[in-house]
Amino acid sequence: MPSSGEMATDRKRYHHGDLPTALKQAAVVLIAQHGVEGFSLREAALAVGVSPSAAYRHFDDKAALLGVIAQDAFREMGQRFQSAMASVRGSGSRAARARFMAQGHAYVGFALEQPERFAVMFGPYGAGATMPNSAACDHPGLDVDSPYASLSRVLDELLAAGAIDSARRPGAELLAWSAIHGLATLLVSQALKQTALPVEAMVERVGQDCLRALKAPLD
Amino acid sequence: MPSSGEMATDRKRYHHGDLPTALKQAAVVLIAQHGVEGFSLREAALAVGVSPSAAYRHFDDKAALLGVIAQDAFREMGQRFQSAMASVRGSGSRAARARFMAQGHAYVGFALEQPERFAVMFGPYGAGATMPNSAACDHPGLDVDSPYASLSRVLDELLAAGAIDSARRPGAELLAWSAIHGLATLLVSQALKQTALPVEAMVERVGQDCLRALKAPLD
DNA sequence: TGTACATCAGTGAACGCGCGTTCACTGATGTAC
DNA sequence: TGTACATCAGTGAACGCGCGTTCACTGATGTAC
Repeated sequence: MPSSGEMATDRKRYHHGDLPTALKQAAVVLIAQHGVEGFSLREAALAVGVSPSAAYRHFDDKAALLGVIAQDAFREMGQRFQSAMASVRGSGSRAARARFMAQGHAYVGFALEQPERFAVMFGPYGAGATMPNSAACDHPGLDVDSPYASLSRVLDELLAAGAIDSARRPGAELLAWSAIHGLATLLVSQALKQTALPVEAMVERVGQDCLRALKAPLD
Repeated sequence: MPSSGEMATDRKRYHHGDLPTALKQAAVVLIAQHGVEGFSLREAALAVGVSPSAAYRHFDDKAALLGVIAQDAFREMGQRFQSAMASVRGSGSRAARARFMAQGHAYVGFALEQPERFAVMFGPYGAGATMPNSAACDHPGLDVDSPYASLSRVLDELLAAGAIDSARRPGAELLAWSAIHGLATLLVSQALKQTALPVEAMVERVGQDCLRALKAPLD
């Protein structure tokens, strides 16, 4: 009995319910399969069970969809950072260092679990192009929920706890972000084979090295 | 007078002379214009003035061309590393540190001067996929001309000169490569705006921080 | 030095394909009275 | 509670396009004798 529209969820209806979200999810899956290069709006629409033109009710074009995916990924990264930090209780040098490391693990973890979204974040549709609050080092009105803001906060905490040198605090984000981002991208691109060392050990090593560099007083 | 084939260079001939090289060069230009995603074999062939099918005499398919471009880029990066090192004379701690920094500047310089080739190196057709001598940390028969080998050499030199701690030497490549690669990719993707600080200053900072981390004795 | 022939490196037409996007349309939904 | 109508969110056909790749072909080159 295919008549009457009683089922409000999942069932095919003329009005989809939340097409934008469905399209984004389908896009992520497809990008995981064929890469960002091979991704097409049509395929995403097909996967959702909707005609290709329906997507244009919700997104200006293909680039807009990818831009939104990048934004979502940044938002989720920010959330992961915050819960990573929240997972370490206490204060003081030891706790601050643990929180810093937790961020590093969250960053690399996200990149390896969802390489496709991570790629979009920093691809042509991501950071430079679409990010409203790009993490420029000197951006004043930076979103407080961004990963970059979380990083800044933990560095402040490290400074307050005496875990890093005060002369090194300004611009300390540069080293930390570069090092952990580099590790993440090298792992994702498989330039660094994971066989050499467990990923966690790599993050641990790089993170601790950053802390060490920031602790040493200026020459 | 379009007859007779006297001109041996540049002139259009039935046999091109060095089509593979010409195709690679055209590809790099086109990738710079439309990105790796937008690159097509046909367009490259057209740019060179040859029919699309001619490319298949020299490359198995599109992926093979991109793979060779990645290999070439790795080779050039290796050469840049070597001349960067050669440009610093003398020995001892000061010289070793300068050579290390010269590598960092060479790496970021290459990435920013030729972002398209840099992207191909670490893209889907690059490192993981096609690299014959990928820079895996534990790869024994690593090409001595690779950038990774140069990095290892300068780290050995730093150790010999007492500029880094002997306990930190094993795996020191991980920090150095991650940090400088991260800086390079963040700059290329424009996630780090260059306006904040001159690029050279960023490289200087990150490089010196790496040295500092590797110099400090284990806790 | 000249000719026969194998091989190399091109041509150009054609294949089937999926793409992004547009357009006029229509079914479903919600609001005003 | 019921009807008229505006608006929203889809449909589906069509557009023009450039793509990777194949195929039978032919012009140019070099080698053996």
